[in-house]
Amino acid sequence: MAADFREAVLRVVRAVPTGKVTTYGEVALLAGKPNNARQVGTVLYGLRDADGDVPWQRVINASGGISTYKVGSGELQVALLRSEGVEVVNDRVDLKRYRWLGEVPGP
DNA sequence: ACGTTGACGTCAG
DNA sequence: TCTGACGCCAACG
Repeated sequence: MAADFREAVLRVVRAVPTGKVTTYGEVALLAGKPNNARQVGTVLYGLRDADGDVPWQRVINASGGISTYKVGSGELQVALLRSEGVEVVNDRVDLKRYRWLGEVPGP
């Protein structure tokens, strides 16, 4: 199989429902590589318009914080999350409440 | 080939 | 709660 990690990541992120969020670590886990949370970020960093159906804004770090401030799209991410009903207080999301416990989407 | 970088995570202080 | 150190591993120059 192509087993392309990138494809696996995109597939998982696309499965995150509106109004919910998940973490890089969770995505990495569901994508089959538990210790590649960092690479999840690398993949999402390279998203283009062609991948416009990927809700990357629903992916945050394990602390519920916005990691995208480092690449300049933090404000955008916060705006997108709020627009779909996710509360963002002090650049932080309450994981207890919005965390999505994902299931691996079948083929 | 190789050292550096980094949309991360966990642990110690 | 916050900071710094360390581990991880693919991408980059």
